[in-house]
Amino acid sequence: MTLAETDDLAVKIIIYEDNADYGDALRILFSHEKDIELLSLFTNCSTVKEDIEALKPEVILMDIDMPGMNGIEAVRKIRQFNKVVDIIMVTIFDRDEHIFKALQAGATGYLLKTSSPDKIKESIKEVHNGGAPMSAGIARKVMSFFAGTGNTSAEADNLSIREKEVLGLLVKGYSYKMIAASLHISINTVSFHIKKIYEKLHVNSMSEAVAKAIQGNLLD
Amino acid sequence: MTLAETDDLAVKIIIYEDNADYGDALRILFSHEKDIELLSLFTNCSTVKEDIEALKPEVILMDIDMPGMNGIEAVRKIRQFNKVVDIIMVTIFDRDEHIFKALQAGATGYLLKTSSPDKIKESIKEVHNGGAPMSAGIARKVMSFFAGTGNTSAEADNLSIREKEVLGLLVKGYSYKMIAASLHISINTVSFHIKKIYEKLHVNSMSEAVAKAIQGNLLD
DNA sequence: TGGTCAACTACCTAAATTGGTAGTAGCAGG
DNA sequence: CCTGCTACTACCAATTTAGGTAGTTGACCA
Repeated sequence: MTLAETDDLAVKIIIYEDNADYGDALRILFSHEKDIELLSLFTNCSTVKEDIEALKPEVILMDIDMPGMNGIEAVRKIRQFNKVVDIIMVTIFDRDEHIFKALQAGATGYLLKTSSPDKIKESIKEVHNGGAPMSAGIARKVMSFFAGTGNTSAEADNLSIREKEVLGLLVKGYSYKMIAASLHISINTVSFHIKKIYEKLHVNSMSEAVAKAIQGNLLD
Repeated sequence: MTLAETDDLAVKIIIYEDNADYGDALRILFSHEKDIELLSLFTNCSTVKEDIEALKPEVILMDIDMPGMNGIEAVRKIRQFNKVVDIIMVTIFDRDEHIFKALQAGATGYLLKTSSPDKIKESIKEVHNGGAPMSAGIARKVMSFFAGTGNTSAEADNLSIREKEVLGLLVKGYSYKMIAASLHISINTVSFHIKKIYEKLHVNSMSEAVAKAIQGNLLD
């Protein structure tokens, strides 16, 4: 009974990993771990949908660099039919491009293959517990992404209340006429506000102003 | 000599925390930790610049909810003159708004006050080691931010090569005339391409198209 | 091989945007 | 109390954009 009980409590995982050596290492690692049950290990992603629907894993370890469908595409595909299974990316690269694409695709965690066996086991439990395990350097990159996202230009500060209001409507695709109606002012007045906005943002067309407003987080 | 040596190796930190009880708890926590040296604990942020320049801490624990200048504003102020010191936010709230504002301001980590003493000590070492410690739920929120950032609309896929090219120039603020010159085609042709783009994106003005292109990550 | 379709090219007119000009109200400093 | 400054309102002429129409080319398929 004790065995059955631990099986019930164990986190059920599957692995996608084309490298035989690393795959074997993981297999051995989890064979000694009563809290984690490795349901299956696949060397390619051609049957992800069938695999997941048949085995119903709670956590997936996904290698990024695989022949055929790579790990990021696989995540994208999985998310089309399953939003809840936790997916931890495992890779030898910490290239920014990979990281952000994987996260955008819907990955829940991101580990480097240099991670210790303990870190991997701990990460599986952590992700299953509502966390988002990341290797230290990865986490730092993710955080750095946010720094600088905010409005630093100080250009927004110079915009008056009314101007910010108008800019907000421009970004929403309103025309002069629609803005005039929305704010109960003449279209000529709208024109003037927009002119001042262009001056302050150093642009001279609606599209430039909109691009700058969005990219520079000029609105709240 | 042993004592001096550990002092050299210890991570030097300062704390901003207005709650006396929690502050005392931290003070006691670190007094028993040889790897961490608490240089000072402040109950408000009015003198952050002076504090940091005088004490030269390696890590700062910053409470978010403080009277006067709050923790997020304090981080923003610190980053104006110091880009390297690691700052870990500590708060009782896990409100999304706080999290993202703190990260944008330049925080390096984000812990909840419910974190165990061990987690706090570990986090200080982790951040000092190039990581970005976060409470589990926080990390998950940060990750979730990215999911959905990517282009899911599939609208971009329908754009032809030429149309993406034109849209890219629109986003850069080019006028029809400039695009025509840039692509060596007639302005009428540019007009046609843009018309098709509007159709495919379901918009009917330049600003809407630009907004959608940027917000929906339609370009690479 | 003829038909269909998507992509790219181009012109034209009506409507919208840009940039110049100007008046009024409110507020801070001398 | 007046001056200067900023925000907000408004009009008009010149330019630009939006939407309608159409010809050419190349790819795919029956």
